[in-house]
Amino acid sequence: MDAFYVSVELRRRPELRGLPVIVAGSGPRAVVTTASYEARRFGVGSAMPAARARRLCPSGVFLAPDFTCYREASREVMAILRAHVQTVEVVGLDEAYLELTGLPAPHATMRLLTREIEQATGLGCSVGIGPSRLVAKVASDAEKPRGFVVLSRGQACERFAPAGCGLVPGIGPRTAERLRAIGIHTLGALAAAPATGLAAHFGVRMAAELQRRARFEDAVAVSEQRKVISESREVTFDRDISDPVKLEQILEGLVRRLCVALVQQQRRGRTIGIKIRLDDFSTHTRARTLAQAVSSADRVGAVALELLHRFSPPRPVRLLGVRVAGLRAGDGGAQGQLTLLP
DNA sequence: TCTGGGGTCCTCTGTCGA
DNA sequence: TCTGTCGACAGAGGACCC
Repeated sequence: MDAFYVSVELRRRPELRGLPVIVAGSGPRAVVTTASYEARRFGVGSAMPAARARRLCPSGVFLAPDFTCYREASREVMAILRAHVQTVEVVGLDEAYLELTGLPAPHATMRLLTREIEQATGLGCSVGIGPSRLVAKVASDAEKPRGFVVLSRGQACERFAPAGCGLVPGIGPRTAERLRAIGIHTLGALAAAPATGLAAHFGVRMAAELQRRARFEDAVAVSEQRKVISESREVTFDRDISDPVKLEQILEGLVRRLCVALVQQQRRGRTIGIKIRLDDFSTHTRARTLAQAVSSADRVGAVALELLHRFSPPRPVRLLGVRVAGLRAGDGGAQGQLTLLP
């Protein structure tokens, strides 16, 4: 979907169409979730601190995120996809891979789908069609908004050879920087680099994976259902917190929120973890695996608090989180009962 | 002036039992 | 009985994605 959250907001606030609209949190440490294409012309982009976005685009209309509304819009769109295509792999609220193999007229089907989505929901999207998820993904991003790009693997290699390595999913800012440091600036250069030299810097496995991506080689099938293996709740404070009692109270609140969700879904997990980001932005995790899967707030909370005590933050804390991993469906029995901390 | 929330996956390291 | 090897698993950190 093109600028999805902003587009959903514009459905109910059409008077904002054509303006630089930015969906972002309101706190001092909020970041931009989505920016309209008008706002992007000011240099505003996703994950940018909202304060910086305000400086770059003082005339921008800032809206608070409404995820309940975005989830509903996402459901509408995904339902349309499923009505036309059997295998749909949903990735987040605004993206999906469709398996088109076997369809008599895949291009026409996708043209029809985009029209139907637009007519039914008022939301625009971009389509990339290719022999793999990797080609399709990069193709769909290539001509946003309202793009429709069809590429073979060879065409993708040729078209994106001059592009930076970070264009391809799986090569993020860190890896792109490391590549630049050894003189590899483009996907073409990465694809053509000697494997041994690359392996010396990245290890054999990672080097091979980087080159596979640069050559747009991808054999991963479109899968209908992604299995959730962990669930977490975390919060960044407006101001760093040093008071251990205050941190405990916040952790208990996070545990309650997480466990309410787990119990509702009748899921339990064996591994309980906490996440702490200190004022120097260093991030630390501590985890413990139990003999039995749990979901109740008293069991999860006891472990989480113990982990927090043991870590004993040496500096002020800016983020605190709790996570339950190794999830599996529960039986809704005694452990599934909701128990709240006092 | 800094840098969200909720996830997945990979690598490295240490431990433990076969 | 001792030693070395290997795989499984856990824990920690980090990169990446939407």
